[in-house]
Amino acid sequence: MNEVFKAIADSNRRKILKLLNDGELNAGEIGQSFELTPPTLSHHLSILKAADLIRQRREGTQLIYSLNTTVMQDLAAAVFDLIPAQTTDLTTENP
Amino acid sequence: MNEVFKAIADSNRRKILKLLNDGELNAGEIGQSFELTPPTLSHHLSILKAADLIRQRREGTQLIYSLNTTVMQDLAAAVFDLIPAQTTDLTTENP
DNA sequence: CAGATAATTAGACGAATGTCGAAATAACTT
DNA sequence: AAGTTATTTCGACATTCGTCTAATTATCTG
Repeated sequence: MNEVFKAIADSNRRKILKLLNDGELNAGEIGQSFELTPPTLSHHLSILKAADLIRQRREGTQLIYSLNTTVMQDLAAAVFDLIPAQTTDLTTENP
Repeated sequence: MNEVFKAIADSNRRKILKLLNDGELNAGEIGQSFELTPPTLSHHLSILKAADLIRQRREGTQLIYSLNTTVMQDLAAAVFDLIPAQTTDLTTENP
């Protein structure tokens, strides 16, 4: 889990996650939203991948990235764990 | 918000937040849960404070720390923002 | 005021991070 | 096989980070 928190500590990486919210994208498409060189983008993607926040698959010459929603949910749970119980009142029905 | 994500990237700092979940504590009390020198602890506290995740008040010779639940909730919201809508199904009634 | 206790600030240091340019890989196309 | 396109890996570099020891500040008490 520590790796996940480190991964989302960078705003570029959080932006990548948000982009993937709307569906999978290849590396080049992701890069169009940033002013970073391809190596830097690739580095960020590899950190997100190492944290298992995203998945990668190849399609011909391009690598296509998508969110790993399972780990995203684990992250949400871990964040809630940081917050006092009464405070976290998103579900209006807690016994 | 970036400062908040940086702040929770460190596991010692997340542990501090969890400790404060159960109520306010002074610096010394927090320190008892760690094997860190007082200066290091103080440093982590100052980062949490700069991110406005915790509040500090003095009582005599000791400094007492408590959670700032407002920012904790902002954090939770920001994390949800990273996650696809359907995935985040904690509240079973979303219009 | 002098001493004790609680905690911080200052300064140093190695490790980790974000970025880049250059070189390498992978897969397709001709 | 050679060229093109997509993306990564390598190596370098400045900056930030987490930690420590030493020194300082703040508050109380005899």
